[in-house]
Amino acid sequence: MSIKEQIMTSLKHEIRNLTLKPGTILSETVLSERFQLSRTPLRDVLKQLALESYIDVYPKKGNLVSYIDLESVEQIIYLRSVLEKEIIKSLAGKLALKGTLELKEILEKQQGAIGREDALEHFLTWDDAFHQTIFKLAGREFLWNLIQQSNVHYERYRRLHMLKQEKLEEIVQEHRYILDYLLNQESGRIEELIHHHLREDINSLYLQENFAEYIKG
Amino acid sequence: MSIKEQIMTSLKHEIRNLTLKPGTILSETVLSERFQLSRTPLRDVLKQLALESYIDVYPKKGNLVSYIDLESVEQIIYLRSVLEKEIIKSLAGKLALKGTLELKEILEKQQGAIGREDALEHFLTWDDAFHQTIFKLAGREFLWNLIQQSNVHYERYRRLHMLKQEKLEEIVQEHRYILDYLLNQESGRIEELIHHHLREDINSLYLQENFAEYIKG
DNA sequence: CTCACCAATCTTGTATACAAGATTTCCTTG
DNA sequence: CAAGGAAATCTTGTATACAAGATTGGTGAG
Repeated sequence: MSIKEQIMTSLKHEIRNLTLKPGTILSETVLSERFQLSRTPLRDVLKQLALESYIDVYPKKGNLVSYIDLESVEQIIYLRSVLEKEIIKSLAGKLALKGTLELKEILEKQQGAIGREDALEHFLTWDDAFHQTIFKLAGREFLWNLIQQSNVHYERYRRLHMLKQEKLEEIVQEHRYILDYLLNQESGRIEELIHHHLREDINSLYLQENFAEYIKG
Repeated sequence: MSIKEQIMTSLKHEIRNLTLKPGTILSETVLSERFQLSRTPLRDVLKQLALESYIDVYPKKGNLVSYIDLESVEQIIYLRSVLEKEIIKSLAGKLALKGTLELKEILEKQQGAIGREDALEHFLTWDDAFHQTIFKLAGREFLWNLIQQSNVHYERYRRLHMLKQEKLEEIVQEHRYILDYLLNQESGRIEELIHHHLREDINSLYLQENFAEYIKG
């Protein structure tokens, strides 16, 4: 992994987990001193961050970590909701043993993450793993990766929403329902389930009230 | 529009319409002479083209116009198929007069493009306009733009497939069916229709046999 | 004190020299 | 003649000086 990729991974991670708060200035010269690298390669990194809307570039003024765009969040949730509904239905009853075991193991690890220190970080990793594995098993990992390129806003939204522990239990339980459906096609309510699972309470005022300074105006 | 944006638009256009054939070398120095601009801003343009997979960058070797990736084509078609099916169903029977007129006008212009000189170019523009308008009317233009950022491969595939005139008539006819459904919800076969409309004959050997030199190996 | 204006100092944008790796060419050697 | 290797010449990658716009601070006039 090249030094540029390391820097990009590092910055992306810090922006996604809100260590770098929306509005933070990412000056090229400051970064070049921090990473002991000239401005040119750093500009490459910033260009990519801008294209994936991690940052907003204001020419001759500066680069700011982007504010969370709730419109983008809603659109991505809709996209995932429609797509995963279809993918899960197409996969139902056709799961091979290997895939089943893979999903069960992820579920256990996700459950195990709850309550431990640094819980949210691990929980979210396994949450992504669950959904990504479903895409993979359906031969649609390409689309998973496509969505990942545009999910900074969703990712940060999700983090702020999952600060309560009871939410985490609910999410794991919904994952269990999805796996059940994949194995037995029992639940007739799979569409509503997936809809609810991804949509969460996007329309609540929770974010606007508690994290207004992170939200795009 | 800045000079950089002009260059990028121009290069994107030439790659999409196959004026710049897959495998063509895009050297920074050659481009900098062609556009009378230094390498630095041109590298910005090439970086973006690379991120949208218009080109492949081989470090210290060169930049090549990417070969058509049929895997990417299939995945994008699946994505659009699933998404547009849902969007069209959600819009059926709820179309306002303004939207109806907009779609009808696009249909006429698309029909009118057939047979005239430079037909394919105009036809495809109105083809995109039809689908984009449907996304827009459903409040999902964000997702249309998202897909557009990853559709170089699909765009070129589509061009090679639409070289026959009878194909064009068929496409317009399918658009008429879609509009009918939006107005009357008559056809019960809307899902298969959209599926067929977008999928075309992706599994045919037409491309592999006639344009093997454009296809990713 | 307040407001206006100018200069100093930020920011990113551009041009260019140089570094380093890959390729090609051509000369040497067997 | 053929094959190997070194050097010239491509390529992109990096560092840095300079350009140009934006902001900020201070200073002087009213």
